[in-house]
Amino acid sequence: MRENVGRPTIDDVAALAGVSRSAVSKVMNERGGISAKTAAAVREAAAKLKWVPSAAAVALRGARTRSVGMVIARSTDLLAADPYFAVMISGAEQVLAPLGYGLQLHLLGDDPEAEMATYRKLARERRVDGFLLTESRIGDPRFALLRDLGQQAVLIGIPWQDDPQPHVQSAAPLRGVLDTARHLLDLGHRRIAYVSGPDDRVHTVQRREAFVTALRESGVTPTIAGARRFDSLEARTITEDLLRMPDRPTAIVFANDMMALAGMGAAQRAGIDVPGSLSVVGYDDLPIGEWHYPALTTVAQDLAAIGAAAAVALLRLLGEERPGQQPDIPPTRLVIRESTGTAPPA
Amino acid sequence: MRENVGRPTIDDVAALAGVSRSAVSKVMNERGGISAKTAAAVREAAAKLKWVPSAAAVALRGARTRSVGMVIARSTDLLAADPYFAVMISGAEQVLAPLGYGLQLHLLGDDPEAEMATYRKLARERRVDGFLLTESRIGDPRFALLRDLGQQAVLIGIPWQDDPQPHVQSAAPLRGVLDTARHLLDLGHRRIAYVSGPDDRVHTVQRREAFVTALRESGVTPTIAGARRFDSLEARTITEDLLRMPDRPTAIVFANDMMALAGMGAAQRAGIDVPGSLSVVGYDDLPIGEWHYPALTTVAQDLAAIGAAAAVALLRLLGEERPGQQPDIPPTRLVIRESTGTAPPA
DNA sequence: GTGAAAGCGCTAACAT
DNA sequence: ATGTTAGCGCTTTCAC
Repeated sequence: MRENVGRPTIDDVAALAGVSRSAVSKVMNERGGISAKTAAAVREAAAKLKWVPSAAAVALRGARTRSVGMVIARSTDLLAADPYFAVMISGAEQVLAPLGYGLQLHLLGDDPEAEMATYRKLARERRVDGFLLTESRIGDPRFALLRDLGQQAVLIGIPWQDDPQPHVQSAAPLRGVLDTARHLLDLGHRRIAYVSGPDDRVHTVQRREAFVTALRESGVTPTIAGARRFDSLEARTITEDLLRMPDRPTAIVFANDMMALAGMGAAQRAGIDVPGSLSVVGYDDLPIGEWHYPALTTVAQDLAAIGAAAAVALLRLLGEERPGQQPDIPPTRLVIRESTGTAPPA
Repeated sequence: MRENVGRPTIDDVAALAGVSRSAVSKVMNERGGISAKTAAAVREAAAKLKWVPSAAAVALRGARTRSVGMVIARSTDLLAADPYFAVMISGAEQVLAPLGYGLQLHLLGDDPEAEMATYRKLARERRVDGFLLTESRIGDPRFALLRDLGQQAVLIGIPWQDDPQPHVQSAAPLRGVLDTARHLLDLGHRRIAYVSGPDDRVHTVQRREAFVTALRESGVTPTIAGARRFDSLEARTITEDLLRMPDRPTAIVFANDMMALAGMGAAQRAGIDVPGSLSVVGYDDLPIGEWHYPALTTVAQDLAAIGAAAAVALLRLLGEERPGQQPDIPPTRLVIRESTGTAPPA
């Protein structure tokens, strides 16, 4: 019962305005049926008292917490490596905050059990109205769980196997990789390697397949190397292996920028010139890529727009009337910088 | 009134266990005074129904939301550049989650007004029990605001002007920069530049002063360049300017890794060899620094430990009895890698 | 157009 | 040791 000092309740406002509780409630929730004069008095009283409805009381009464949950299960080092989420979240925030919604964030280690338990707990405690889901997985268990829990959720990405899970994604999710293939081909590369991320991610598989297909149409078969994690150490090891091959690739495409940068570092350390002897492409367009020397050619996706779009979609599901326009998410696009160049003469 | 289907209340549990509401409450909150037999029955009933107390009801009743707030006011591009916060948050989460606490995160743009408004709103709505504060600022307005609002808060960093604001910090916050000065001196560097962050941060000023003092003791006066923001573009521009000086520095120390990497890129692009002709030092020890070529010499601080310590301290303030030991935060430490080397002959 | 009254699910003081 | 009861602050019928 700490600090209840000074905190006004709806009754204080009603008293000050000389009206009843329900009048205050109606005014503040814009439910009409109140004379302009009374409404003005109420608003003035509320402002004077700096009264804001208690979230707990509202939630208890109406089963709406105005809070959405997001649980991210990634090891700390992967989190440290990649500013991916922060941008997405800040995009979502732009939509949530104006409507009075908050974001309950849980950053777990890479522990599927704990992850599921967290969803369950948040739902059972009724701490949130719905969830934002990221990193669509093959055989994703979250959709079923959340349906079970009666929770609304919007996935950022492509649901596995056409699951009806509501989701948002870029207007042209594969354009970036397709353009990458084209770009490399145009530069004369024929021995191309693709270092893909963990195979349990839907986008990993889709991008790799799109890339392979695109090359195959030009009669080129890329070397595929799969990392078990989105991991810089693995990127380095794989790159070293690739560069030791007899017919080593003249271009390597990585699943994300961090891996690309690690791979590029490995190549440079081995005395291989980028892009002179080896071209490197990333994915995500992290700011660091632009400042690196040589600057990284990569695929950009508008993470803030994706986060915002997901928030809007979720708010719609939650019955919010003014979540704003469902924003367009720009296509992914290849950003050509310095790390790709003409294939070295055979 | 959505989805109330299936959600059991405390009364359902009481009924199933054949006891009263209060008995259930006492058992679940371990408040004693209940026979072992009854307690067992209650627990079983709760488990069977998968009952978890409604957060809203608990909050309304007891004024404890079991939720802590964190508001971060940074522009999106700075967020994108720097995985700093994610690690700190995941450290805090390790402490919060086991005690049933959640984290309400707000990622705002760099807008002081909006930032203050967010604190106010969160406090007035009673959405959180307290706050975690980051990035201690000169003349920090948050301490007063939160005291005004009757909110508990723990600052991560050093409060401005010995404000009594509760805070946590590394065991030896300046050891890293001191060791950096020593390291550079040992390598024979005498023309040293220090690219500092925005001057409104307490740590920026402290680190710079510690660095300058340490060098001065050896009769060396560093060139100071101040960036207005923690910004890669500025880092690059400043580096270019520095390298154009008649007696250009042989070593540059940056306020953080992202700036250091950007600066190193600028130097390399200008054809300057690192570390042959220029040594570079960062701060933070982001993973990328390790994979970069040359790998970045930098100061490491254990962000996860800092986040965890802050969470423990806050939980203490909130009267939690078992927030765990107040963890030690390891000293900051210099990690010497490839980007620093012997000063080139004069 | 406005007010009175009934809870939402829980905890804690008070009875028994 | 256990049960009864009175709210926490709000929204929402339902009377007036």
